[in-house]
Amino acid sequence: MAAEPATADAVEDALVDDPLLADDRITAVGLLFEASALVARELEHGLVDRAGLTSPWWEVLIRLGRTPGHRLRMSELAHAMASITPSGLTRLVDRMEEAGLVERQTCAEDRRGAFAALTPAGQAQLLAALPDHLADIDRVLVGVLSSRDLAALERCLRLVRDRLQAPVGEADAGH
Amino acid sequence: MAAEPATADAVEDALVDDPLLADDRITAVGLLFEASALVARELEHGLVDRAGLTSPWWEVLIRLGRTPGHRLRMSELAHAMASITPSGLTRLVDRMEEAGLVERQTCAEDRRGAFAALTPAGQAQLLAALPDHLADIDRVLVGVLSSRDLAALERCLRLVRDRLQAPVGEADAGH
DNA sequence: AGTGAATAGTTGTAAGCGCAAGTATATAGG
DNA sequence: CCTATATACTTGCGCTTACAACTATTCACT
Repeated sequence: MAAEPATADAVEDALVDDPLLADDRITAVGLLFEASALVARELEHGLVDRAGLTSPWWEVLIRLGRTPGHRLRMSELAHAMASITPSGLTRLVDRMEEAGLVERQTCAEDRRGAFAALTPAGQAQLLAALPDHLADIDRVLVGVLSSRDLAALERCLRLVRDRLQAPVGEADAGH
Repeated sequence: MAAEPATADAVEDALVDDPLLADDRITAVGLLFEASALVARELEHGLVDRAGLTSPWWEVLIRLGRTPGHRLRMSELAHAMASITPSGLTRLVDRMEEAGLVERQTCAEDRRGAFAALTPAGQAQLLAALPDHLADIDRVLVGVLSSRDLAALERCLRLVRDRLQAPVGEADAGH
């Protein structure tokens, strides 16, 4: 590849005229990412300031809190959290365990596995931070839309998620 | 706060019954984050595998490519990119400059400032990666929805974004 | 039972990011 | 003109993350 920057004027014009750069699809993903990032930033600031909890910590607390028994296999938790890998989850649970919010429990049926379980302290943190967090969600997302719009948004997002989240054991042309 | 983990059974029941944990608002943000993260992961893998470009690199290329003149002030770029801070942008542009995809240009009107500008190599990378990327967007987002649903989704996301993105110089109760 | 492949989870290593503090320039007020 | 404050960007530092390689256990097949 030629590495020398030459006069760029000719190329610039070609670029501006390229119809692909104006494609609506770019706008569509851009909107999804921007809205998500802005909401995430807003909510995280609230959680950090009021409860000292970052987004990943909060997501672990919420997912365990909403699960009967308040515990999940590490692999289930890792799969459910789209924004982290198994490796990242190991250290995340390390830190949360050190902070006393969750604990690891051995799995009797599969001795390779481990559960992450909410501790009483973790449950207390979760319940303490929840009301203000819900109010924030209202302020930045739910309250911005009519209930009809919100329902439509959720339906669309669910379609997208389900397309990408559950490609396990599904139809796969060949075999 | 008592730090000793006791038998957690009593607390667990209280938690399960807490109506706040079942609140629909949690589901709503959860869907937004999951859909966004899954789409982001999918698109990033495509970009990395085919073009060696990570998401932040791609976003810089796209934003510069879609700007007349193919350059933006560092501060404008940082503000537009919801998922990075000015500090992060400095190093991101450092690396992209080292890779030859962008270059810094001094700003005549404000000598504190700097432009980030696309190089010919950056423009070439952008155009080379674009067709496959658009196809990926189709596969994971646009093609999943009817055109009516897509329009509704975009409208909702725009409402959310505009609420959070432009709180500059707007109404602010007191003064 | 016994061997090979798959799965659950963890760890070494390196890269990327944000916060807070620093430097340089611009702007406002006396 | 001169000082004080604000803005644009960068840098020191520590934390978090992903990728790839590793260990332990289970499953499939003979």
